[in-house]
Amino acid sequence: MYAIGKLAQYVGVSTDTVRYYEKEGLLAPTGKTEAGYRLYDEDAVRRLRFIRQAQQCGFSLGEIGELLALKRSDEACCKDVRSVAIGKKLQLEHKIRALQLMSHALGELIATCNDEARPLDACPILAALESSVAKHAQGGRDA
Amino acid sequence: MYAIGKLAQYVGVSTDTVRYYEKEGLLAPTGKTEAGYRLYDEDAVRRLRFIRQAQQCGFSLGEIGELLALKRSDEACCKDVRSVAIGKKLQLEHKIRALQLMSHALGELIATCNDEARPLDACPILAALESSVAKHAQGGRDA
DNA sequence: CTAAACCCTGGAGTGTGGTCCGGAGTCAAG
DNA sequence: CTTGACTCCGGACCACACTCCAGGGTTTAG
Repeated sequence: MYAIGKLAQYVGVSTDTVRYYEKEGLLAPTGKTEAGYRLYDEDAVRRLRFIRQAQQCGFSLGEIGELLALKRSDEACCKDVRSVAIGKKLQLEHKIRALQLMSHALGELIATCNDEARPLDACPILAALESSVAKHAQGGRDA
Repeated sequence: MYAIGKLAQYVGVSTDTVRYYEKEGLLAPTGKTEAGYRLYDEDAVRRLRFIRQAQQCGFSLGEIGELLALKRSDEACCKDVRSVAIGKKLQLEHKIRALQLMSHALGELIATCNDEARPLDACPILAALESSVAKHAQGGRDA
């Protein structure tokens, strides 16, 4: 059984973060000492690692909570986890496309601006941003 | 000269948003009536449109402020605008790569999970998230 | 003259994922 | 016994881009 500091150090997060996850219902301590110190076992270590890994895969803490709930549920099966993962992948791909559109729009703007010494009044980038270029990027504001 | 409501309606934002941009130093009204009503001209319309377009290209309001400052500056030239745009494009590409890594990691997880009827204890996705798959996604947490 | 529609200000609240802080209790070593 | 490291709790604060609200004043149409 580790105290919170050891757990945090072990996984590479701060103790504040661990307590924050607890507050969010993601990671309850295994037990407590008489003095009220949180105690964690190996299971908690794995759980905390799970949370961090899932974050790396783009899941929000809320989504991770759902995943964790699925894990605890008896009715859920692998298929459910799989479909959450697939949904998340689609979301990521959507976001990627939106960013690619932005990047592309910016690329076009940059390409039109070939004369670097041109004064600002004639800057095609600024001009384009004032009217309505970047039509591609419509609706590209997050998911 | 339009009142704030007309300006907002014209560009498709809320009056609150216009006032917010003003507070952030992005868009000052052209004048005010005696009663203190904000008044805007065509220039303000273009400026507001600029702000929205730049947002569509992935610029934050802070960055848009810099762009606008550049626009007002006498020393700046087109080259400066261009280099801001290029910097932003690089940022976007960086973010895109990070998301692609997440998506790819998730894709691998999904691929390993081919038996949909498998019980949860044996779910390879959950198992992977507990240990250390998704190595690709290291450092992929935003820019 | 009145009611609707518009405008003003200042401040609080939203969501996300934490970080930082103060004041106090606890624990181990010397 | 003291010191230092650790822990507790509750609450404030960060960025970001708004959004909503209360409680007023103004303008305009009927």
